[in-house]
Amino acid sequence: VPEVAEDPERVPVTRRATMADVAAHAGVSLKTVSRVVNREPHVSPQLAERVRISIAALGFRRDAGARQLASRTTGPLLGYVQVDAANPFFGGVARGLEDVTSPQGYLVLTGSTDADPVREARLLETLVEARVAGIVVAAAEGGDEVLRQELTHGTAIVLVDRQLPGADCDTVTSTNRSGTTEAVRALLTAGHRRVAFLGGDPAVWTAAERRAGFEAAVAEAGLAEGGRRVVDGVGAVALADAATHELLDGADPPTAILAAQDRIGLGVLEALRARDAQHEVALVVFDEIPHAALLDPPVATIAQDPVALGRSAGELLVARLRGERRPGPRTVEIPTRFHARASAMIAPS
Amino acid sequence: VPEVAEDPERVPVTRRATMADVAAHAGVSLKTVSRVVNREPHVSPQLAERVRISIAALGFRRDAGARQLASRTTGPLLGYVQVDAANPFFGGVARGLEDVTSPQGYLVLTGSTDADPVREARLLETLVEARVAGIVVAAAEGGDEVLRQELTHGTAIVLVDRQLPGADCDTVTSTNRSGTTEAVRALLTAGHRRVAFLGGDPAVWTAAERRAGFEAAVAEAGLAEGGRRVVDGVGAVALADAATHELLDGADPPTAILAAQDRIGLGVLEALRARDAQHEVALVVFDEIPHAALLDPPVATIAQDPVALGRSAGELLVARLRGERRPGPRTVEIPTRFHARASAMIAPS
DNA sequence: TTGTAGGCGTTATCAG
DNA sequence: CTGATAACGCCTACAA
Repeated sequence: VPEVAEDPERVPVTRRATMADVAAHAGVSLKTVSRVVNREPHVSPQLAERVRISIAALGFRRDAGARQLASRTTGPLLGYVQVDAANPFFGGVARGLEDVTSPQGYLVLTGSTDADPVREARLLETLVEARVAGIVVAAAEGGDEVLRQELTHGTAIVLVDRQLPGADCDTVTSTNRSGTTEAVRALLTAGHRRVAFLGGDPAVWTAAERRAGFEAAVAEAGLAEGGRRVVDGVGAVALADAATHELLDGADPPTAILAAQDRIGLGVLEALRARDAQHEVALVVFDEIPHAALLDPPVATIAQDPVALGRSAGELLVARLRGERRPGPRTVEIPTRFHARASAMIAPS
Repeated sequence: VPEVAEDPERVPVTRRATMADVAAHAGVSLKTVSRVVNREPHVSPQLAERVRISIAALGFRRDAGARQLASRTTGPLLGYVQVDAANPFFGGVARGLEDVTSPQGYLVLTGSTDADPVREARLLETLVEARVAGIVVAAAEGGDEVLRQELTHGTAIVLVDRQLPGADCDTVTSTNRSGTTEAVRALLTAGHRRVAFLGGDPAVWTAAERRAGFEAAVAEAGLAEGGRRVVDGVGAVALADAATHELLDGADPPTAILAAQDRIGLGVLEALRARDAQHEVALVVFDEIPHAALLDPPVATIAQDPVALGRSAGELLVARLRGERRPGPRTVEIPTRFHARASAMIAPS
């Protein structure tokens, strides 16, 4: 049973001029105004001009809601559900989405969920009530059930950076797995024999993928069991900081660390600087760290391309809305770029 | 004469269940369904339950457009016009705005203008047509005329990080001027006697304010004319890079540089590193630079608080919508925080 | 080229 | 407690 949305503070709308007002002002029929507003042909220039003057004088603005109601078409609205607008990753996705869809006249309704499934559900509901043409979801956490329900009721949804197993739903992700594998391979090639993986919550799909990519690389290289350390669930700066100290204080400390998120990377960096061990451990971070090359020490990164993710999602969504889509869900992987800042990869002799 | 918006790709809407459908399914009248959906009292529990079951079975979602049309109140929509969703500053503002307004049930319609007045105008028009309750504008460039027009037609608008002289319109900005003055004072106190200001386009209000703040500080300190360098219009990394080289190659090179934007700061940083002069020039950057303390060299910053800006704008907007506002425009200044990373301020002896 | 009638899905008003 | 009916602003059809 679906929840019913909370009622927002409903404010009386300030009276705006309607087509009827414009028609009266210009001394024409309502339909003529409609024709002018919608640039339909078959209006004499004189009438059109009179109407335009009245429109300007009255500050008339067509009501999108009424228009949509009457025409039985979707409005120019798309939805975008994200975890946090202040996070540059999600902002980049938003940007890519707008890049692709705004030339087609779409506007994007955006909301942040803070990774809270309840807020996500509320957001989705409001979006559906607003009769958006389609929704892009870049929220990492639960709420699969709600998504599945909307899907079955015909809402066009594209997922970004998240999977929804078994659903008929287009998906765009980064190459979490292969990108990580590639970076770890580079570390091994550079001579590292003791490599640690610091990951986030393995229940999150992207975290699991990155870890799997790490495992694959160390397995294919036949790295000795003791050379392979995996620490999960340290997806916060303080946790990663502590975990790093523990690793380096222990026996056989790793010579290289792969941090599976930017915040983990920052935590590792802090620990290294605190120990003055910046140049004893190679650090690779998944996720773009701004100005990674200017940091001390420089950090190697596995950079995602959020704008490309957003663009791809937008293209998929628009294609689907146009009915251009072939049946069956499509999955697009946007490649990550591995930036091996040379000095960040050096293995101790 | 206002422009009429482009028509987007209008897609036929997929048929959704209506209240009438639910009423038929549940064997009650339309009005009873309406009562249940809107949590109105005076419905017997049995009927309410039957209706709820039908709602779930049919996947009914109330149509916000029709609702708004009939009720003559604004919907739960707010507009947010920004320059670029991928820019963490604007993302932060969006975040603050959502923080304040979403507990009240509002959703934020967001669009990026890329600092293009035409896109800004189109965006505003679409927002007004969507009958948003109010709009927050954080777009730095022109388009004042369009804003004034919407204002006169009764649209509630709050400006962020931008002024609209003479308009009855609430405004939220950072302390661009006093924040800069404070930082330059600190440089002077640290012993610097030759300080340069690298600024962006002085036609932009924030850029002019920051420059004025610089001028005020050097004037009050009675800094010798030769010790005060101002270079405007270098609001891009490459330009700032070149300007820095030029300053340092000239006679009496500055011992401290104030970069009025993050991109200018990055350009200066690049130049300093290229010359291996990281520790010969103190660098202060207006705008948050991520991990400024971890950079080589560490950079002092005059940090804005975009989330606070957004929050303040949201509060102002909601208050205005509720009619709680006292007459006359209100202007709020959010303080910047000066982070004098110690090692970044040292003056040469 | 112009205008008229009807209906879209919801809420408000007023009867039962 | 429950239910008809008339708006709301606009668009699609169909006349004139």
